[in-house]
Amino acid sequence: MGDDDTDQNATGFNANMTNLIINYLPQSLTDDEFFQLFASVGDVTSARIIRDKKTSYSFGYGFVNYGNPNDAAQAIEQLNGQLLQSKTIKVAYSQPSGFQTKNINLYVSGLPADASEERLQDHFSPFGTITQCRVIRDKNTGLCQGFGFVLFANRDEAGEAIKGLDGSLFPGTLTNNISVKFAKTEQKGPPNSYLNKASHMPYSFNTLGSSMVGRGGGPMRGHSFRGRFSPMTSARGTFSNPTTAAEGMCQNLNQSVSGDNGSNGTIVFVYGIGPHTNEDQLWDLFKSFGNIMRINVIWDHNKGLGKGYGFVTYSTHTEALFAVHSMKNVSFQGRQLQVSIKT
DNA sequence: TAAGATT
Repeated sequence: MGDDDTDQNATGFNANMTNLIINYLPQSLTDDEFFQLFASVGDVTSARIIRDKKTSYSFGYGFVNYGNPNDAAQAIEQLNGQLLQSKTIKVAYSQPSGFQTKNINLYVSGLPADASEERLQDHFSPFGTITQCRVIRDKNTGLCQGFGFVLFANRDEAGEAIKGLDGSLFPGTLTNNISVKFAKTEQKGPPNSYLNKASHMPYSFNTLGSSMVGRGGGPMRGHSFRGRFSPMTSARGTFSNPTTAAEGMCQNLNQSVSGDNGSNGTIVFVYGIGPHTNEDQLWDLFKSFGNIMRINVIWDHNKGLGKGYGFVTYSTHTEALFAVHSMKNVSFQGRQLQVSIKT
């Protein structure tokens, strides 16, 4: 049924729901046959097979616009999957003409560990129509890793959101001043977008003005390694019970342990690890002080080297303090580590 | 030699 398509497109990808793209057209299909086929469903305002300008050779796809969204929905239901000569045609909603896919996707960092898509959306919605909101979470803990994405319907709204919200305080927090900028990498098309499926799309597609089309099959930038995340309880030396040891130390240091509710963890900033230390090594360095929830070595992806620092997130403030006091000024690979609670 | 992260 067309209900799925309707729902999918009701989220902002095709606001008027009257524009269709038809793929896998037979080479010999004439413009008139194309028009008649779709006119049999409803009132067609335009129908066009995309052809080579010089040779008129069909690229195998076309557009149909209806005056009424119900007709468009009906066309999808009736004609998608239709056998036409030797081809099974695909009928789906298209992006609106002039649909912008550049500079609509925002990268938001500085989010708290308990950030949610809903809070993110609430914060950004005054600036326009939000197509998609994502909070990136650690797959083990489910906690926000401190960043997320907000996909706007158009670039003007996205630009206004940057102006209005970069540096703003994330609601519900006292100290999370978020950073808002355009995402580095393009948001891929929506799920089931024809862009993901069409096998013989032209190299450019002026009616879309879309950067998603060109080089769609190009190589993805390789991800650098990701830190392991295995619940380890290993102990080094005499610290067979890190939590107890940490609490003992905290008492000695007259530090409060009242923050240990186990909810968000405490982040330790580690400087001086040099350009070659990876997350596994950082883990090994810091594993004996408590339960590590997350490890991150900051990487210069252009140089292929570490920036010399990283972050270790412990379950509790106590463990973090224990790590700080244990590792500060420790020498590692010829450098003196500088370790502190992240500010 | 100092505070990130890019679905």
